[in-house]
Amino acid sequence: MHEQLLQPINAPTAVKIIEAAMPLFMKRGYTAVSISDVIKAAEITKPTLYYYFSDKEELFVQMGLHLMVMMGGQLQDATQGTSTAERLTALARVLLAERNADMRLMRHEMFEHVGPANRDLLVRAFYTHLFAPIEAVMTDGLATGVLARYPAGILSAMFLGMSDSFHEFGQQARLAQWSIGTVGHFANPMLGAETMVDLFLNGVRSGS
Amino acid sequence: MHEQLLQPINAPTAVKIIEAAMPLFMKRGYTAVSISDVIKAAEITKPTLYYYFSDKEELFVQMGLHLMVMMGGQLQDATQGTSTAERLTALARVLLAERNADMRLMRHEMFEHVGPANRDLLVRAFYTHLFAPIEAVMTDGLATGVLARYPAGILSAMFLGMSDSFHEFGQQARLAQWSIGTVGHFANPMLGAETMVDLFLNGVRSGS
DNA sequence: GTAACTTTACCGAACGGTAAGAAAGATTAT
DNA sequence: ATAATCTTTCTTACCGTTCGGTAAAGTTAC
Repeated sequence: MHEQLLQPINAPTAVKIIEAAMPLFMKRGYTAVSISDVIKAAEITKPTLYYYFSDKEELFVQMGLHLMVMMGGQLQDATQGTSTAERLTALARVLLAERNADMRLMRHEMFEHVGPANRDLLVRAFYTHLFAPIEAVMTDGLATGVLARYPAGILSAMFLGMSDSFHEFGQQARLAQWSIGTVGHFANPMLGAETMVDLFLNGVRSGS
Repeated sequence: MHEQLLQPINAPTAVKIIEAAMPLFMKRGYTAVSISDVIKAAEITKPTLYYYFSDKEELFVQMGLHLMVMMGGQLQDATQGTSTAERLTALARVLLAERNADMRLMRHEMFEHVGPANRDLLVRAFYTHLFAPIEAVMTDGLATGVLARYPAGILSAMFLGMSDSFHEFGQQARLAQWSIGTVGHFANPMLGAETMVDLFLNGVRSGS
């Protein structure tokens, strides 16, 4: 049971379960998704799920690890650009991609509904796969003099946080609901990766 | 039942229930909090809760309205500053206050677990009490030439989003868990209201 | 045969919600 | 003044359903 946690899932049925569970957990959260929902989506039966995962929490943790490794690979690719601004834009594009999950919700759920041991696993994965690539770009940006004023760790946290916000406000489905005030009037492109990097680098003060 | 939705809660027991439910819902989310949890925290019994609220969703909605009116009052006060930067810092201080809720989670839960009619109520309250005061400061900042480059609605959404990020990363309890990489090394003050406004206005590019 | 995998059928506990009525103070009738 | 009535507020006891999880018996592939 426990050593299974540390090695990758290879059984095709287990992968099928994880990939069926991912959009559910990421949209509705941990408790709102029942095991029944997952087995319906994965088109299996309950004991099959419990053959591969010891309980609901382990399924969630494995799903989280799967997700972070996936996104981590994309982030790694995004650091290949030549300039810092280019790399940041590529990173932002990955973080804002529609199919990529809301990492803010993931962080909340893993701190709220996952036990200490598994939480530690997820936190480490978050750092290794998501945070570290971003931090590397920031460190390089500071070294080459493009960035300044804050240490790489803080810059990375800010960048990730901003991407969470842009990710949320950029979802059309939700923007449609938002159409009471001014927020509803703007279109998607203004909340894209370029805008985010622009805000990150230059701020919004007049004349910058 | 329905007209009760639009008028304020005045019965002391109902207020007690709402105030007991607020920290629970805001920490664990809608589905993870059971009615039993709420009645234990409020020190009442279940039918008493159902005497004041028709179902779990209405309790959540009333709690959300209560929360937004509270925070809205504080935001309104924060717009009294003289300069735009001062007003923004005061707004940020309200949004980052520890006792104030994670509005990001609130938004997620109200879109995910609340029916259309009640969702509309909450969205309107969000706009009226939280968004509008911020937008007013942005509009003024644009008019006086302090801000530029984006319309007030987008600036407000960006500002709110940034505050969500700072709010999350600024929570000590969670930062303690975060201590694997560089993120764990920085202390609270660097994620305060002043830093947030600095990033918002000036960005992080070298020489700004 | 046997090992890996998947099924039908079921469990106790917790869930959201309710029926029926007791306790309490205010209002009214005598 | 006091007994009876009424409305508001809150309780004990319970409902059907869904929850996460399991025992045990197939089914399939080597």
